[in-house]
Parts: sequence; structure tokens; C-alpha cells
Amino acid sequence: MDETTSYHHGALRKTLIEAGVAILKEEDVSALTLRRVARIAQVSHMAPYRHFADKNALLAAIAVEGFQMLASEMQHVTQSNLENPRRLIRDIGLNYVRFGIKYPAHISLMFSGLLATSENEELNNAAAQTLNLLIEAVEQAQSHKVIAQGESKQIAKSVWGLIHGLTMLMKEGLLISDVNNQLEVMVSTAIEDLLRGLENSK
Amino acid sequence: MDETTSYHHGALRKTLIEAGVAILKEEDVSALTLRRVARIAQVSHMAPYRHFADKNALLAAIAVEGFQMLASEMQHVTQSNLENPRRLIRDIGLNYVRFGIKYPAHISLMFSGLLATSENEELNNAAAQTLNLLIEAVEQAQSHKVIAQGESKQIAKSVWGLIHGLTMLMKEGLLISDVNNQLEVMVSTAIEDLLRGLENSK
DNA sequence: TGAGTACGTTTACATTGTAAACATTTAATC
DNA sequence: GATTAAATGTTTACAATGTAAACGTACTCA
Repeated sequence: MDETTSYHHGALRKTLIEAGVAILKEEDVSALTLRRVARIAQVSHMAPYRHFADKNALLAAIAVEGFQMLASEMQHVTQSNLENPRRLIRDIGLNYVRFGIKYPAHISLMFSGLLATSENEELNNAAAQTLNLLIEAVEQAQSHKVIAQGESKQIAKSVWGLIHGLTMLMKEGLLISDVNNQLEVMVSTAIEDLLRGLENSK
Repeated sequence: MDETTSYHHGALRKTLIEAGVAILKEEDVSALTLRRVARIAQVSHMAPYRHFADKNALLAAIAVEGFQMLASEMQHVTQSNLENPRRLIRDIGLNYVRFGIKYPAHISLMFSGLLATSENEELNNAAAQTLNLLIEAVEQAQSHKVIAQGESKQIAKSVWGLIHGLTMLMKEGLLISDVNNQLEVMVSTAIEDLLRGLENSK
């Protein structure tokens, strides 16, 4: 049968997710409709239901993709900062914020409540991976005496809170007027302030 | 004319906003539809358009209401902590996070991108008010030598970032498993860590 | 009193998510 | 290899939503 017009798509699930990711790169979450991704994949508007229980399930899969993109960037930063944990944490934070500015719709979806409500294991694992990378960075900082001993998990959550909050507020235009020129100083300063507080044991 | 069935509603704008607020107290943002608030207000589904240009305009007004609720809580906290700025900042943070946990749909709407896209002056002012209250707290802390001198606006933004991020992550269930018992320690610890870092000038 | 304006309604329509029934292809069993 | 079950895709249908257009009612102010 003709490859280009075969009845079965072959890799529809993946195609739908990629279509969703592509939409989020250009438009906001409201543009991400089930029927639209189906159109992009050139299947009927009901075809997605063979791969996803409902729209939320597709959104969750697209959110997972986002966490993987983010984790991949964070891992890359980690590889480039093996010897300087203070800089590592700062750069992870900078990259996290830049990710949010570069893909505002995607990060918005990732934290849109799907985690809170969907009980989707894959999604929860993907989000946990973000925390894990931060925990590792904190533990490196602890072993270099840059952060005081203590619950690394707890400390990583504080760091996550700070960089996540800065990302969200910046996305809303509430922190700086010129993202290109002020982002780095704003975020670095905040992270360094927190790191200074974590340096001395309580 | 019969009061209960008058053609003109009288205070429809306010009623619609209150209906929206009420929905957000019970359900998530997706339940907040234009036709539903109209139904609650007992008007036709097109009546809201006499008071709001489109759905986003209504959402923005409801978001403003949310910022005012939050500001009112923050002001209350400020009144109760006139002499202890360290505790003031901690309590503002605790209340902010509790607000997000108590009204997850509402805070979600407040930071759903309306600020970034709508150019609604009232909404931007309402959000700026949140920052203002934090700036005042930071300046009190500076005058009490609890925070080092420096750009209070900048510092307040870091603090906002931290408490906002903790709120959002907690709302997604990413920080603690038992909100009733762990919230206070988690949030207090994080804020105190940051405050310690802000204590010494850079 | 009469005219204009503010406020509300009715009707209409395209888009959406999803249910139900049906069609085709692929895989498994004899 | 033929038959059958399971996967995968389509068609049709429907209720809900946001919004445009045209129309009705009541308030206001000269």
C-alpha cells in the first residue's frame, strides 16, 4: 500500500505529541486543541482517542516532553560545571528561567495543575526528575562546603521554589522590563542571595 | 416594577465577578465559563458583554479581585508585625502560600498569563500592589538592620520569587505530602534561609 | 414628552471535546 | 494460508462554549 496514504498512521502517538509541542512553541495553551493536533497529523479528529484517553492525557504527555527538554538542558549545565557547584546552581537557575521565557506556553502547561490532578505516573516522574537534578547539585555544593550540611532534599526544594517563582513572575512581566539585558543579573543575584543564606548552618 | 424580575439587573458587573469568584472557590478555572456566570446572575448568556469586552476581560476582573483579597491579607499581616520585620516577611510568605493552597484556582487565574498579554491597567496595578507591600516589608527590615542596604525593589522581587514559586510548586503537590502539617516548616525554613543571605551586604 | 443611550434578550454560528457505531489493517491461531 | 481477534482509524452526532448581529426595554435628561 502507498506509504503516504496508508490507513494506519504508524506513529500517531508520537506525531500528536510533536504537533502539540510545535503549537506551544508558537502560541499559547488555548491554541492546543485535540482537533488541531489531529489535523496536523492528518488524521480524523477522533483518531487521537486511540492513543489518549482524553485531552488531558495528551496534554500530560506533552508536559512530560517539556520536563524532558528541561531536564536535558539541566543535565547539560551539570556536565559543564563539575568543579564549581555554586556556579552550577546559579546556571541551572538561569537556564530554568530562560527555558520558561523561551517556552512560556510549554512551562505553563507543565505547571497548569495536571500534576496536582491527573495522577499520571509518567508526568510525576518527569517532574521529580527536575527535583532530583537539583538535589544532586545541592549535594555537590554540600560536599564542597558551599552549602551547609542538612536535608539536601529540603534545600533543593527551596532552590526550586526560588527559580520557579522567578520564572513564573518574569513570564508575567512582573520582574523586569527588558528580558534580554536584565534577566541574568536579576536571577543571579537572587540565587546568590539564597546560596549565601544556605552557606551557614542554621 | 417587580424588584425580583426587573429587566435591568442593577449591579450585573459586580454580580458576575462575584459569581466567578464563587466558582473558583469550588472548581478549577475551566469551570469558569461566561455562560455559567450569566446563568448564576440569572441573565441571558450575552448580557455579560455589556460589561466586559470578552471573556478575558471578565477573567481579568476576577483576577483583580483575587489580588485584592491577597493584598488585604498581606496588609493584615503587616499590621500585626510592626515591630518584627523578620517575622513580618516570614508571615507574609506563609500567608501567600496558604492563600494559594486555599484558592488554587484563583491564584492560578491570577498568574495565568493575563498579566503578560492583556495590558489591563487595573490588573497590572493590582499585581504591583503585591510587590509594593513586599517592598515596604523589605524596607522595614532594612531600617531594622535585618536586611542589608541595597535596592529594596530588587530584594523584594527575590522574596516574591521565592514565596511565589513555593506556592506554585506546593499547589502541584511537588513539595510536601501533608499540607496541614509540613507547610509551615517548609516555607519558614526557605524564607529564613533567604533572609540570612540578605542579612550581609554583598 | 420625547429621544438617545445604557442595558438586556434572542437568534445564529463556528469550534470544541467526546460518545457510538462502523471500517480497515495487522497479528495471532488453527 | 485462511480465519479471527485486536489495534487503529473514520463517520456521524451532540451538547457546550465564545461571540456576532439584530432587536427590545428602561433609564436619563433636555
